[in-house]
Amino acid sequence: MDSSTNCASSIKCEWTVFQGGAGATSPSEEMARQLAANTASAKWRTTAVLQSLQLNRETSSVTSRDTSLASDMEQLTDNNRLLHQPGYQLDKLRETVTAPIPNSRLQMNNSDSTINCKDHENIVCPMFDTKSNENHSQKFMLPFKFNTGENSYQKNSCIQNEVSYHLSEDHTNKDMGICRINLQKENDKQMNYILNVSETSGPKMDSFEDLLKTQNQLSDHTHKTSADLVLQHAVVQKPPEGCHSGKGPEINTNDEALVLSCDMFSISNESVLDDKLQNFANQAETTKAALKNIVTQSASKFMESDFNKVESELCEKCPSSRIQPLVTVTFKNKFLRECVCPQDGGHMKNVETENLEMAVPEDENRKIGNQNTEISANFLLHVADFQSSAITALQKIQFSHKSHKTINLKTHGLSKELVTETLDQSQYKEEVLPPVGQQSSKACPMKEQDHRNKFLRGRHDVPMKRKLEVPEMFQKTGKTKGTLCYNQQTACSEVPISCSKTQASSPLSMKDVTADTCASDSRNKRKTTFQVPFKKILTEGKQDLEKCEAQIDKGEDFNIVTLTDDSFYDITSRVQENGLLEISLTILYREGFSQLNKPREISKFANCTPEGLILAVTVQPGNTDFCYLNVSDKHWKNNNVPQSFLSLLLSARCRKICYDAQELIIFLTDKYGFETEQVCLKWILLDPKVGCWLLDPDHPPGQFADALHALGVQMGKPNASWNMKTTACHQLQLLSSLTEKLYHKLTEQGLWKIFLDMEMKLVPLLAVMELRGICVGKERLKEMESILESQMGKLKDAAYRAAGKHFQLNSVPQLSQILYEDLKLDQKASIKVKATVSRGAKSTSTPVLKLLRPFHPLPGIVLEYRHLHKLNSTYVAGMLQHTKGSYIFTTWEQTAGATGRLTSSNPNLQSIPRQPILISSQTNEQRSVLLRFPFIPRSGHVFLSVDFQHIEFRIFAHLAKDVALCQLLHKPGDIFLNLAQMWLYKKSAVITAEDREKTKRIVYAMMYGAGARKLAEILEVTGDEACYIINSFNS
DNA sequence: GATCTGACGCTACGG
DNA sequence: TCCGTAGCGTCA
Repeated sequence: MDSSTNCASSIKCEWTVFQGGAGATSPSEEMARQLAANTASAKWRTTAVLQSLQLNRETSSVTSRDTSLASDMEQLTDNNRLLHQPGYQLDKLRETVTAPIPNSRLQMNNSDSTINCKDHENIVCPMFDTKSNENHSQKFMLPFKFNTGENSYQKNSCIQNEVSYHLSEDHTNKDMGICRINLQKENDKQMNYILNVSETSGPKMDSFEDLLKTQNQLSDHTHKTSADLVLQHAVVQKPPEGCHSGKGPEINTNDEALVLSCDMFSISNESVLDDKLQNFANQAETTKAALKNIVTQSASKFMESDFNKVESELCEKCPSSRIQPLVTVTFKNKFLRECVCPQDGGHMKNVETENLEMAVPEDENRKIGNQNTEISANFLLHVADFQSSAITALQKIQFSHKSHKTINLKTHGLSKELVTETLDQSQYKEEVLPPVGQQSSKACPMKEQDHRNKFLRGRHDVPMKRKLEVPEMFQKTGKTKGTLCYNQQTACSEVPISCSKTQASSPLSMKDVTADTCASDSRNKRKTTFQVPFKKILTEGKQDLEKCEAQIDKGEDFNIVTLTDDSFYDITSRVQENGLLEISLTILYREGFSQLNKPREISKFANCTPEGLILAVTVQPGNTDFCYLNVSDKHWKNNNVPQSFLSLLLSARCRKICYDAQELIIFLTDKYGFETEQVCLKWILLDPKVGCWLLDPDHPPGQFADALHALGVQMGKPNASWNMKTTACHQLQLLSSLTEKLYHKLTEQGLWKIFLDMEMKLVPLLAVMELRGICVGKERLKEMESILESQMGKLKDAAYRAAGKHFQLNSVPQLSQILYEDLKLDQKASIKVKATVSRGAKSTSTPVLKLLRPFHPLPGIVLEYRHLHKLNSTYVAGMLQHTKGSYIFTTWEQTAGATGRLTSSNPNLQSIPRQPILISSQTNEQRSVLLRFPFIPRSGHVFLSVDFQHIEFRIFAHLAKDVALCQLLHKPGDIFLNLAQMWLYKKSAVITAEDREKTKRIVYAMMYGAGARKLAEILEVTGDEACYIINSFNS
């Protein structure tokens, strides 16, 4: 690439300025608004982004860039080659997927603006004529860059293009830069072209397509090879009253802060910047430093070791997968909305007026991780998600395969054998690591329980208790009976109960089941293990089962010891002497039932009051103590006794069984204030509810009886004379049998390790997360509510005017009557409106209303009203209803999703819209409402968002062994962005979120065999176009 | 007539 | 033949 050294240099500064302040108005905003207004479909609103190339004649820096330049050029030509493969009739595809370009372009041109580029010449830029498929000279006229697309417009309600603000003096008073670029072949060297930038007097545009194409190519190149500088303004506001205020380091205290995206501040030293630009750069550096400070000091608790662990596990399971770690940083009450893929430069995009966000590249991420020790609950969830998603995706495919309904095996080159085989291979390979005695005490960060806000659900109003470690308690009472026995292999530092004795006395093969369940210090790759010695079902297990059932049939009573401050020591010492084999336990409710015979009509959310616990403590096979632990504080002289006792038992290394363990853990943790670290790491219970769900996710067991039924465990006949406690004891025996059977079933299906390593570890995490809740700013919600309601009121009036009468906007039948009987819009539009599924009425769904929109204003109004109404009722007003103080406590359900996903309900926190709502006021002022804004991290914490990148797609490609797809997935960057670039002829810089979303939807729809009709509906294109897209996808 | 409930339609989210 | 979560409002 010697030739490039002739060319001037690569020092270019490309900058983009967004003006913050939703309320701010400026001439440029006015212009942008007009542009937006002029775009009928609003698909191609223009975000005023202004760029200029700043060149200099110095060549000193060129050499250092040669390598990357060469690589870039190769990449570019490679891309072009791909684009021109037969089968990708991209022009057509682009037309179908993206909207036609509206008149907004002309508006831009009419701004009669010019950038004087007299100093700009000789930029090395590999250009490729996509029309002729050759390299040759071509003339282009273009504005250097502007982002188009509805989404970019929406995301940056701050719209402006104030050239005077940041261009050098020569370039002031120009609104939009249009310049002419001549591409000439330089000598005979292929792929090197000289880009001459010269003055132009009036913009001419052959077609927008040309413009876009050139712009894409140019911006792609400049983006990669130049030092990109993006300056972004965002307003930093004080936190609203009543909201929690973080104590992180201060950033700029001005109303405005200049923010740089982390990976975009590589201003070359060699560059010659005019003073103004230099000032910006200086400010940017300052801001960068401030941000970094925040990141390293107060933000992120991302542990490198955790990341590595997750990454390695993932790689093992799914070789084609990659993790893209992203950190979203929040400061000063800002919820930073969305992660940005840092791979291809990580434009700091989606900047909201009141929200800043930053994508931290992987390297940065790890640096951060080294300095911190805590992980937030959200992060733990994400880790759990990591672990489950690969398997989940596999399971989903497996389920789909089983049900013969979603995967077209033939089409996708999958055979049953392949799927099965891959699934088998995907099982965990057991990682046997030498056990160590000490657990890490830093692995779980949730040290402080927030008792102020804890469980404001009303039924567990218990004062915080001082936490006593078990040994301390023994000392206090002087009843340290027996020697605490540590087993080197299995000892746990805080819970001095050895299972060595049990293991030694057990006749079972210890190799039957081995699993990691307690804490693991991933930093040092140390793990401890404990063993779950279930018996072989054909031998002792079966006998036990028969014995158990016989016992129940006989109605044999149990000796239930009611635990008191004194009797507590008997059981404790017995446990110490004999070790523990198994504990099963259940909550007894004041309402007269336990977790095991809870009536079906009692929902999870019913307000049952726990009265006590029934525990079955087995120290030797066939030797079980039953005890009742009263949870009423009045029952205990020393309230630390039940707490310590439970801590001892539940942290013990033995089988711990509970049906619906999440409920138990939530109750106990809330009631006794156990350390969340202890709970998360040591309270690994076996929950047959989850196990049964794992075996048959389509039919998760509701009640305990369902689980018994599902696994064919006989319930026996209930004895009318039994009281609640006796019944519970019998059922605990059943529970033990059920768990044993479950173990064998899960093992048969290769699911045991998933059950133990993944699902059971998740249980306490979810419990703790439920307890902690998430902080919300109620004032923010209320403010949003009033904005939305006011806007909905306007839309309502508009709808009445359009319809000519009052009606209920939310009523489908009423709307249907007006649309189809009064206005006869279906006839006007000459379409056959599809009927609703059950009632056969004419549909008023979004696709239909969009079809009708050109013929009458009402459908459009209804669409907008519905949108706002949905958002307000569910995410604003609905969310307000769920607030308890400043917190929202959702419910995490592990066994609800047939695909393995977690679900969140009351409220569902997994469906908070990501995109902001744009609301135009009477004064034509655009306001942006971000529904994720009200969520605020706790003091000293940040929201950390980590996610697999399109895991399902990768697994799909992996299973299908699709070479082209795998190659595409190995390319850096976001796969959907890459695909969008290919299909839409755009470069990543101009791919809007909408483009990406559409691409994603095509991909997933295609994967599951969507037909042309469905696709046409999704993409709002004609059937023929949809057919075309399908063909191009398959090719 | 008031109130409750389940079915339905629709729309957010995720993959 | 994309799937599958949750939630809201209407209607019978």
